Amino acid sequence: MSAENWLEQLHDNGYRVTGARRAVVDTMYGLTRALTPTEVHETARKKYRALGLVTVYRTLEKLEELRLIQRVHQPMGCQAFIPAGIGHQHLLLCKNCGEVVFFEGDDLDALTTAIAKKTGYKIEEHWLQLFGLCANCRE
Amino acid sequence: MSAENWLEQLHDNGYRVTGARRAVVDTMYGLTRALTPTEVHETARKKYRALGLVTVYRTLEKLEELRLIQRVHQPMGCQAFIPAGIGHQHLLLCKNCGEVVFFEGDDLDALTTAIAKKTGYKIEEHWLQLFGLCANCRE
DNA sequence: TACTTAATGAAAATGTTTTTCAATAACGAA
DNA sequence: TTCGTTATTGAAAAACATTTTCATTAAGTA
Ligand SMILES: [Mn+2]
Ligand SMILES: [Mn+2]
Ligand SMILES: [Zn+2]
Ligand SMILES: [Zn+2]
Repeated sequence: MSAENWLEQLHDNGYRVTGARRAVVDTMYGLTRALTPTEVHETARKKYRALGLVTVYRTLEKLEELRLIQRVHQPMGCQAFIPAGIGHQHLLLCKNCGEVVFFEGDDLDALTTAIAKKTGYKIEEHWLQLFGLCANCRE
Repeated sequence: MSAENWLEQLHDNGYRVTGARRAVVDTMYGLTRALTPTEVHETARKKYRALGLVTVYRTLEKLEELRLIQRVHQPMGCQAFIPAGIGHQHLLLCKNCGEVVFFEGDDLDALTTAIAKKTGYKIEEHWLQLFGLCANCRE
């Protein structure tokens, strides 16, 4: 997996590989901290000066559609994106520096079964997110 | 607990009880489905015609500050509000009709301990949200 | 190389939230 | 009850965020 592979995936899905898209992909690939569209624009413009914010929105949209990136929900806002986890994973975020770590292995079956029985709902999905301080930030 | 009690809490915290705030409180109190500021405005205006959207924003801000309402995060957007749960609770949402149910009793201690050890994070909070279909909406 | 057309950036449009401000009304003090 | 202070209000403007429009450009293919 590499930034080049993301571009291939764009290409394989009928999208053209342009300078603008390269800059956005290079910016997003490998990120461990979520960036908003504006932040992506600021960063990617260092690599491709003419880049328009509109193109950032359009490219993020396509990367999300291909499940290469995903939106991150936080108390402060829900517009930021990071590279997507593979399969069913959840996020752990550092409240101080914003670093994002994926984890898996949660087992919520017992819980969802119990809640389903109690409420009469058919439970289909869950969102689980942990917040804390990373090793660096917990002084 | 009643809408009147919410108004008392506003008053007890130094805020004045006005017609506009009554309309917003009456709209929010007892809701089982999250409403956006615009939806609150539309609904509350039936009770208080002159109500401005700005006042809705300002009142929701205060109700959130007093922890009488809380923001609901959903795939489609994160601007809607419902009456807040009491203490540590989580949400179960119907994907079809939007009905919201609180639940508690999740025990994530084993999980958070394991993740903390693995990642080196000090975990302080968690968000857990379930999505599904309510008894009415599952055909 | 040439052609087709997806992709682009600028500008305008749309939508949402915040700020400003003069008028109003809540409410404690008298 | 009346009065005075001042928090609250709605309208309008401003600030932001996102989407649409459109003429121009350039990616990919033949
Ligand atoms: Mn899970
Ligand atoms: Mn919990
Ligand atoms: Zn950190
Ligand atoms: Zn339902």
